[in-house]
Amino acid sequence: MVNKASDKLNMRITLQDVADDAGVSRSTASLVLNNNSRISDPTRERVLNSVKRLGYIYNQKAASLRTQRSNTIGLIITDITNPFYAELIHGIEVELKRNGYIALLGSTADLIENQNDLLRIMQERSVDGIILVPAENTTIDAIEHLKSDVSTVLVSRYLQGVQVDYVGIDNELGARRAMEALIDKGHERIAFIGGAHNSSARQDRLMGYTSILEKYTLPQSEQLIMSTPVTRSGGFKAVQSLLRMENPPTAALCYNDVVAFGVMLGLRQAGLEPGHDFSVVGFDDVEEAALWSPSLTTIAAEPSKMGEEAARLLLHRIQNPDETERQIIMPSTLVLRSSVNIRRTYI
Amino acid sequence: MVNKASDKLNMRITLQDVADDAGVSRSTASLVLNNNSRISDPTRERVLNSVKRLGYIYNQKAASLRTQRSNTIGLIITDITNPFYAELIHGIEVELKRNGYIALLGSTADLIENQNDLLRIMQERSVDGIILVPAENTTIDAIEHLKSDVSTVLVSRYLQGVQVDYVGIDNELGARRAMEALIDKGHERIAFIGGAHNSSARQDRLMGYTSILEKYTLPQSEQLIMSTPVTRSGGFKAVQSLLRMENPPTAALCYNDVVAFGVMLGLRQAGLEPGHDFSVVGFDDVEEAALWSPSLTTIAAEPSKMGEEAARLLLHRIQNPDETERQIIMPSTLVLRSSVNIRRTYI
DNA sequence: ATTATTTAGTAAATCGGTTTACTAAAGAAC
DNA sequence: GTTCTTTAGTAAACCGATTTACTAAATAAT
Repeated sequence: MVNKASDKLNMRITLQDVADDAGVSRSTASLVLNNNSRISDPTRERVLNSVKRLGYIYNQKAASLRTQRSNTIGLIITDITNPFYAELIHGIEVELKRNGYIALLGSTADLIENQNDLLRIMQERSVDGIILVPAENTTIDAIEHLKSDVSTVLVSRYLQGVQVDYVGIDNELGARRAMEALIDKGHERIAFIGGAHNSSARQDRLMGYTSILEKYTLPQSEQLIMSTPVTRSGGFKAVQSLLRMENPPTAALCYNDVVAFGVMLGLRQAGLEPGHDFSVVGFDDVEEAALWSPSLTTIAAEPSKMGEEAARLLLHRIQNPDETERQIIMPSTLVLRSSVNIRRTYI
Repeated sequence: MVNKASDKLNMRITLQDVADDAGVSRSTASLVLNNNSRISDPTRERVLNSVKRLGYIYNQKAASLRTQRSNTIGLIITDITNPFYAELIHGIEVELKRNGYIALLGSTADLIENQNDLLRIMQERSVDGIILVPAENTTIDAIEHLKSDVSTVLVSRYLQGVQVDYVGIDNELGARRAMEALIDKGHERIAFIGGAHNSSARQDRLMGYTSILEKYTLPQSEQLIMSTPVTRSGGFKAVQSLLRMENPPTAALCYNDVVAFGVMLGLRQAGLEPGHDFSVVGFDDVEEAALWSPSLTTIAAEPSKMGEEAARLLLHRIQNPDETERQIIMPSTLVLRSSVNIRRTYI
């Protein structure tokens, strides 16, 4: 008597078993599964019956060894507990499912070593394509090299100087809109809080921030620009240190919603009421943003739609490897809620 | 000149190429990669050099066709945008990574058809094991059948009457603790809000709810027990309908945190202040729970730890197919925060 | 010096599908 | 009635690794 483990292995019904059962050759059985018109209806019927009767499970691995396609893609993000990415993944999944694909998932924690590991692991598993939110310090070379090996789509963060498919929003425009809203309410000392140093998303948002300050000749200062981990506690600590300045800001544009949530908590901890004493704007409009109290003013990125778009783009790329790369920039609209209000003096 | 697509395929370096380059047989090259001691150090060196020089990428698929192991597992949850699952996935990923595994991800939206599709897709890709949050209406038979094909661990929801590995919390005890806390503050009419009808987690929580009502001989009513989608808007609508009762409750035990967030929003929409006019308790203690205003009283499930535990259990099961199944019940502790307060009359 | 054992490496079968080139039989064309 | 097509199906090579059984050379044992 063999053990349970090998039971499981030995039990697996192969296409040969199906063919034998149906009284045809393995080739015929394979052609049936692939809906090849060369097989007559009665034979087809017989094979399909055997498939059902024996409980045959298709072996995608064996097939893809030959066909060089796995109907599996790799999905690499930085942090799944960030709701922006959770919603992004959801959108990607929906679109993949429509097309019979499924994703291998990995998070990098924004560390390049993890990203390299994941890229290797996924390529070893012959994914047909990769959707990547590039970790901080990802090099142009790395992306060039990657996309020469496997179809690749970047999401949310871009790398200047590479021709590669990309889906994102207009970060600079979004930031400008957010800033105009704050200035409209009378704010003049406005901080920029959060984000990993070298991400394109942050740089673009920062550029929008700066350009509006210049446009209105408002005070600029290195001290008003803070780089933090992209977490609630990152925002929490940053705003508290800002409040200790001699001449603190009255409003903040945050790198994203998660950081903004942290900022609002930090304000309250410091005895200030967000939206009343201090205005806050986020970025992304994750589901939760509308639900906070005060509800968060933010730039809507529609992460779920972005995901669908990215998946669509990748599947298209897999089908058409030779087309020129496309950059899809989705609109970044301001959603004005109660975390932004008329400036008051609180000191 | 071939096109780019076939370039990508033709370019892939095989172990044979490596062997040729190193002047050894394919078998030797393979043995080197698997750290077999039969190969001498100089030869090993030569092979590894060729691997690096040619940029060889191991073909896990070809290997696993032979070895019957893929170092890949399937991970099926109901909804990734629920932070409980996002944190659970994070924990799973961490533990998998430690052991050189990676996960195929799929969400069911709690629909059995989706679950069946995903299970098939994952088995076709020969995952070594599956971590499953069973969708509503999953049958005992389905699980029995599944675990006879592939190592399986259930998380968060259990199915009565199947011997299968499981990681979860003590839902009934947690619910009892939550109820005691509410009663301690003087609440007598307490609702139970949310959750899919047939999930074991809900039934156990409900049992704890009922048993405490009985213990204190407090009013029980079908109308106080509501089943909703596990979403914010599910909780939002449910509490509003409860408030329209002639004799509405003054507190609610919610199926989980996400539903509780919806309930708090619904209260505010109805002009009531959660924690002040109406007490709310959640379940899970997702990161966000501490950050709400009012902060949410909840039963801590430590989703990330649960994930690690589940992954550990699955990997153990894969190694030891014949051991008896284990059920890991993690402690469910009450985290008392400001959403629970002394009962007031608000009508 | 001869035999036994160990060491280092290889040839070939194998995993489970796909796909190309081929064939036998039936039908159409003349 | 012969030849030409078409139809329906099959044999066998192939994808890229692993692994077993084998061999030649080197070393140890007697």
